[in-house]
Amino acid sequence: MGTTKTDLFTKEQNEIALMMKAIAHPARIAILQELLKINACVCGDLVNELGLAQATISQHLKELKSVGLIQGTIEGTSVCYCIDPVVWNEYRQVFTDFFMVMDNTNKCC
Amino acid sequence: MGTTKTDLFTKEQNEIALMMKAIAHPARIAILQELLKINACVCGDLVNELGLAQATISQHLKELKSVGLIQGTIEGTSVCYCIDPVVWNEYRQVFTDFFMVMDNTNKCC
DNA sequence: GAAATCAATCGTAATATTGCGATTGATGGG
DNA sequence: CCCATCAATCGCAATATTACGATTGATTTC
Repeated sequence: MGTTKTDLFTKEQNEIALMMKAIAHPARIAILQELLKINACVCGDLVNELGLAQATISQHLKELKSVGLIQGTIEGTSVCYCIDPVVWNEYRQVFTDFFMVMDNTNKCC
Repeated sequence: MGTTKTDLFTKEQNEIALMMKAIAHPARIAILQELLKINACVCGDLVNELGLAQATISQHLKELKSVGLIQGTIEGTSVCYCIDPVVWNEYRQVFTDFFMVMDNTNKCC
């Protein structure tokens, strides 16, 4: 118990869920927005910006990196993070498709 | 510990996170897709369709209802669930805005 | 009214997530 | 080489999520 029963659902359903989950945290949204704004970032800046501990932010960055949304390259002592535009656009497409299905005229109850 | 520190983030960031979280589960995605497809549904059908226990599906329906994405009206012994098109379109707009910010030409690292 | 049916709720167990202090590993400057 | 700095990782605690059996409450049917 306690684990999501992924075998009951389609590959697409599981993938969309994972994509949503990757972004479904205010800290990760803040990180993404920050990266979008200044178009490049080192982790230290994010620690100062967000107010969370360094270990916590590093963990959120790891999650975003694991789904490919961001990438980090070592830049001297610090690490430069930025959004991967290809993956970002894939996400946009998937989300757009998901919400586009709606035929909003019919409302049965 | 263990709790998300919502006070560190903007109202918008927390709201987007909650919206994503509401959908970030394959069962809830399956429910939404099913509701979109047949445009109306009773809970029993979903139990047969998804393979999860009745209590579990009822719980997922409750979560979707709590964010306003679906609404249920009592129809005899069963309950008729359907998507609220207004909230659905709000979600679409928020998600579209979130992903639209990208200026995908620049990639720093 | 009794039995049947459907969905919500309760209680509980298992697992996942969030957050942080402390440590580690790598790099640059002196 | 030694020290400072930055980010990743480890280990832990607190909380949240997921799932289900059992029960409850409402409604329909007989």
